[in-house]
Amino acid sequence: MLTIREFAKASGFSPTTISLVLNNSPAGKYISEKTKVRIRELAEKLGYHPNQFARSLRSSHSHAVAVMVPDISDPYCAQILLGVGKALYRSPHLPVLIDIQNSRARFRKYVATLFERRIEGVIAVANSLQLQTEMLDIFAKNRVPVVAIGREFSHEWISSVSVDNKTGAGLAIAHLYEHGHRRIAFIRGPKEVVDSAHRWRGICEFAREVSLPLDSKLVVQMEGTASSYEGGFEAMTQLLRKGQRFTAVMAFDDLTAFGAIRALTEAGLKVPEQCSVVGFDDVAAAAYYNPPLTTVGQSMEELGKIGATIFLHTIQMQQSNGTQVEPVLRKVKPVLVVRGSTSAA
Amino acid sequence: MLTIREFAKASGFSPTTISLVLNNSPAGKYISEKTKVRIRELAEKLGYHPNQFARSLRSSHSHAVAVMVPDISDPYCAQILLGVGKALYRSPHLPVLIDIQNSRARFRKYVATLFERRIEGVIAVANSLQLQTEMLDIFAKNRVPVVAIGREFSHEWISSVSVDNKTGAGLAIAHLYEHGHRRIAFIRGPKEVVDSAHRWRGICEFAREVSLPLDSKLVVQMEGTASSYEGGFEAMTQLLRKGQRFTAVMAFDDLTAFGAIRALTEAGLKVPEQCSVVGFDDVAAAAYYNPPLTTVGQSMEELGKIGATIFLHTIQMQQSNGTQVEPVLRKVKPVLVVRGSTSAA
DNA sequence: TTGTAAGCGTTATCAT
DNA sequence: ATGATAACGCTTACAA
Repeated sequence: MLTIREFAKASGFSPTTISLVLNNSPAGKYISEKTKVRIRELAEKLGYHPNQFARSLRSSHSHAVAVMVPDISDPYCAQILLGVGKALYRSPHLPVLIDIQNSRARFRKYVATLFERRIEGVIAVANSLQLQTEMLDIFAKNRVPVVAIGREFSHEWISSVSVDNKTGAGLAIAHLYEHGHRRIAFIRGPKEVVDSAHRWRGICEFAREVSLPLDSKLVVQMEGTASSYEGGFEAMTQLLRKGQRFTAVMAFDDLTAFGAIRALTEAGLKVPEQCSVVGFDDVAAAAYYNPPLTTVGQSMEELGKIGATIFLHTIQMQQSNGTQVEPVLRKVKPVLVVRGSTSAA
Repeated sequence: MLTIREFAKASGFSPTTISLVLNNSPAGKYISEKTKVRIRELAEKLGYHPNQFARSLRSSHSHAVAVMVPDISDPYCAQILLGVGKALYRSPHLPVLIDIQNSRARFRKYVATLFERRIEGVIAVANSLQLQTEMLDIFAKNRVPVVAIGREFSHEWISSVSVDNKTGAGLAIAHLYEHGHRRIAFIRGPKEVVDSAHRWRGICEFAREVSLPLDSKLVVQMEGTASSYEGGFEAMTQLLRKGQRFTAVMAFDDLTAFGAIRALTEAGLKVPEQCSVVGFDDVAAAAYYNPPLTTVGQSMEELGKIGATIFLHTIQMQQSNGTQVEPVLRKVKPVLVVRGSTSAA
């Protein structure tokens, strides 16, 4: 690997000139255009790549951002990563993916790694409760800006972007109501997942508005700490066993909805003809399901983009003003995506 | 952020001692255990994190590996990343996720970034043809070890891990055959995807062995450059329109199978009662599908783990021997995963 | 325009 | 067990 001095020797220019040109330094404004072009050409041709370690050491800028996810194989996270990546792409910042694998131990190990690498910010997917607020404190305390994605935070230092769960749940139930459904069953999310409560509130509010009675016999509470296909299957099986009549189901999220549809199908009930089903999230598989799932989309990609943008703003403020920046709190509007799993009652 | 000298002042030990202890240097063997413990305690307490840039500059070890994927939001990639992450976790290497987004421009930009960051290796998910062999050459030429995952390579410098597509396809068709299916339809993958040909060869070989005639009227070739849900849907619609009888379908992969099942369902045919369907890959959604999909699993996580392990071996060899290392070529045995989408003819 | 030299934080070598 | 010092490659102020 070429050093700037070797490159200087080989090209006949001085290290100073090379550095000025390659960094577009203001001090280099009197260097002739010809020289600049020549230097860039030669750098390309000889394969000179300035050593980032030396650069960072000198400038104390790492241009690295940690992007932290509870589980990389979760499509919800993947979509967010996509958005974060796109937003960061045009910036000088390199995302460092940190996959916590829902493990405290991993998190702790990575904290050290990140400080050693002088990370300039943390963008954390925080939908899972595994990632406690206190865990992110350590970054905020060290003046590393933190943006949480997917959980409604209110924290002295931490910014956040999340979907408006209440409105989303409202959209879903309104859709069913408008299609004539009156006996609607609900599969509530696990208590440990913050979104559950917000979504339930949206449902209650809509029900009150249109004076739709919520029959507690049609409500099932999922157990466990995470939503899942199996959970949805179980919940629906339970509902069917009770023998209650209903023409539609609102599942906590898409995976739950998949499980529910599967249970309905096995029981010989056709979706949507005999029972409509709505999900939440709009994971990629929702569009491919059999039948394609009507759901509330929260554009994870958008969440990611917004999160990254907040980070970029924050870091820019911090570096120009030098002041601690107020955290930003954003809520994204959800969108109803109508597909084949719902029909008129 | 504390420097080693500040930490030395604050702790009363010398920078030398601190460095020796924190790095477990052999030269530090005569330092008392008590001192060692004390220094580690204080480092923790005062939050001393050695600056990696300085360290890397000095040692010319970045401990960074590029993990390159064509598209982070593809679950196939996500599963591989999971495996890579797990294997790398216990090593000193930090994965740097590079999401190419199927774009040449992005690839080129990242190449520069990676050289600047003195990446020590590249682990690339290469199932998509977007990632050409020649593109990876630039790393290999600069003595950066490259491991390709998901494509059978034979290259002078590049190692690779991939599933044995031929055997996999053989497993799938054998499963159908053993369940009494004789009129089997095939949805062949796009010509641009390398796997397609290998899988087809497995099918032909099995058919020859058991003297099963392959009726060309039951074979559809997918168009386009990638497999997809829509492609499967189209292909199946085409098959049905021809009016040919068949009791089972082998789809190119899981997404294709989902599309095919959807088309069958819409045509009023029950899966698996009236038509069995087999996929390939075993993406996460396969287990959740309606009905759950019988498929050939290729454990992407395993592929990732193996890929990362090959990298770790290679880099270790390279650093101890200093010699160029022979590339490793590994094929992973696929596994038949029987679920609900297939039954006896 | 270019050369010189200091300094970023760490580690390694020597001498103490 | 420690202190002094050089070196890793780059940027930048200053001098030429």
